[in-house]
Amino acid sequence: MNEPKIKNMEDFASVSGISRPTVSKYFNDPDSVRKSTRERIETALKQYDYRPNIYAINQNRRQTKNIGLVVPNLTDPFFAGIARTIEGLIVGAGFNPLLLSSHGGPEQEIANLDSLRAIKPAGVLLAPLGRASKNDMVAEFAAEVPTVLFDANLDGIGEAFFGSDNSQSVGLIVDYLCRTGEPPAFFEMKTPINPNAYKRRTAYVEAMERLDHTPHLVQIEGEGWDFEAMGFREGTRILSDRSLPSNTVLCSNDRLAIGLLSAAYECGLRVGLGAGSALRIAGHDDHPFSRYTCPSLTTVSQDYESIAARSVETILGLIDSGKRQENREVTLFDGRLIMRGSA
Amino acid sequence: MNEPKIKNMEDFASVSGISRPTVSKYFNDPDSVRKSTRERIETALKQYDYRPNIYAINQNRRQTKNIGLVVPNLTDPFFAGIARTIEGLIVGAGFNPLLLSSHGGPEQEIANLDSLRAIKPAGVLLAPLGRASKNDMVAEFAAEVPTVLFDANLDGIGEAFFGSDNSQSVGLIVDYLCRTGEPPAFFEMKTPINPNAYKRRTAYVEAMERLDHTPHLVQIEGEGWDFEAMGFREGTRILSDRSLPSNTVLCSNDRLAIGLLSAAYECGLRVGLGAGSALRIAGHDDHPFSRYTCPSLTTVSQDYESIAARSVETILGLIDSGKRQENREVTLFDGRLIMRGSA
DNA sequence: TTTAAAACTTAACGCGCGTAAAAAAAGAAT
DNA sequence: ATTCTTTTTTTACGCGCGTTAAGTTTTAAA
Repeated sequence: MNEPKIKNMEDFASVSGISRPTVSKYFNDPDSVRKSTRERIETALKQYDYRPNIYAINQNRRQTKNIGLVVPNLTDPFFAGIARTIEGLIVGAGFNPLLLSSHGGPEQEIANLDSLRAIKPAGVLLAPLGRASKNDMVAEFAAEVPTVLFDANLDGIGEAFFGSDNSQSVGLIVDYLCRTGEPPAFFEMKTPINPNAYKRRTAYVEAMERLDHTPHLVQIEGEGWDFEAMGFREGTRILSDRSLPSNTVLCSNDRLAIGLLSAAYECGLRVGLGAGSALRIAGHDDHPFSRYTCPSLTTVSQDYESIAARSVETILGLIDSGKRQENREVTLFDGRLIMRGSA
Repeated sequence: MNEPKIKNMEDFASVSGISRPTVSKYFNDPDSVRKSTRERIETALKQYDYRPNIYAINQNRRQTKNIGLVVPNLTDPFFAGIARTIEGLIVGAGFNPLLLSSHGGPEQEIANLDSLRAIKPAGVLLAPLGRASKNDMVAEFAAEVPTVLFDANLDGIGEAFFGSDNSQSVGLIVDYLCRTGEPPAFFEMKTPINPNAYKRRTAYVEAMERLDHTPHLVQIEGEGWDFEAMGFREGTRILSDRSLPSNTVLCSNDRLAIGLLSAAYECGLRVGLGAGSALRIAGHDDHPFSRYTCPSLTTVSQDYESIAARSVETILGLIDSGKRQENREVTLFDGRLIMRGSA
């Protein structure tokens, strides 16, 4: 074929028989040109499969179509899952998601925000590390770029926050555990990374007191994101110590519970709510694997679909309006009790 | 302060007292300018924190500094882990990784390659879906952009492939299982997504025959990536059927094993290599969670650090030389036996 | 000190596209 | 057919930087 090589919009415009400014208009919004024009362009498009140079576009547009998506740790399937959901919503809205993981480290989180600055995103969805975040640097970023937080809240940073109502969800499972057996002790990290962990601790204490039970916090040592390892190590210690104040343990999150479950197994303790069981263990988050632990893990699921949907809606609204939120919105979604074998 | 606002390299060049072409040279390679010049630029850099517009850079450079990284499924912690390792190596080499997940679907895989085309990456690292991949479209992409495959091989596509030697790794664990108890049956999907699964099946049969045992394939129905669910569902069926040809089961991958382990637990079967156990279960991959199953899972770990390192090395070499590989390299790395409680 | 090499400055072009203004053409309404 | 409105064309500039060529200065070597 003697089809000319299409190197740029100029070339494409000439083979399509439409002027370049109109072609440009088409690519920015196909509906902004007359139907007959649109059809001629699309016919040419099939024949030559030209696509505009994204770098030239972004250099000249006031706003890019990029939306940054930063999660604390992609190796945690919980975040991988929510990231996937959010990505889908962003693509559906005609934007381009850029997924970055902070790998559990505040330096990486800042580095991620820095890379995002370089691509001049129209908006950013950020699930911050929490306590470990360098909050002032995050705040600085959020002042430059429209930013919506999800999963973990940082006071006053970003245009909005969407997350789970830990008070409700923890209250729910504490209530359930108390109704079905001994009141639970609370198994958690002494110095958690995540602000949600603190909220859950408080929620546990309040729920126990509301039910006239004495709260028992089992606080374990350990840093970082290797929750299963910490749950296992400290769980083994505590179980062999027989220092647990209750035969029921509510873990601050499922990953700690998975570690504890493993520890209990190795200690020869039968876990479950049945008669022959020595221990009940519950978690929080409905981690993708909690369905397949032995026994399967009773837990609370977060409404991450709503969190994802509202976060995306909000950032799209901000981008669309070009304004900043007049007052910061904080919306918390309820958790759902997932009753399984472990408690 | 009456510091002028720096909008572009021109402005920055003037405040730093260096000409723009030299500043440009500096940003492309700080070592390409004289030390005194470098210092003057870096001094100005601290004061004004200017950064070159990445879109303008990429529009004009012959090659971008982007390297695409496509994995089949980020919700699988195995791939999340290897992606993280690869990302680190890419950043370390001064390139910019772009992580995309195909979410288990061939359409998404093609869509990912299409998005990558738009950003004109210098090279791409691709862990293809395998059987489900639209191979001709992947091949077409690899012909346009230097591409290295890892994890799963597609014959003849890409400049090189790095993965595991399934024959070695499966041979290893079959040998171990035969030495320590009954020869294993092989638990797998009837029509696996991944080419590795076929290699493992063959490797199992060969290893069994080498040891003068009759191979038994237990092939389960099921589509998609929800391996745990399939392992659990079909495992439950098979265990209650008592149709297993051996008390030892080698699973094609850890995620199937996790499902099967869960099924065995719910059937009240004790899993392990000790006396009181009814069943031995082993896996393959050393999935991050296999350490915490109950009992912990005996498996084979893939040398994913070597796979990551060699893949990155190779793509960087290709980018650096600007050439294509004269003959396609295929390198397989050995697995390591991980003896745990389940077998 | 001379000399050559290395690094720099100046000037200018091009990359591919967004976008604006004025003129022309096409379509719709009378 | 005329008029008005909408859309397209023509022309032109600008975005921020890579890059080249020619001339100038600095540095290192002889």
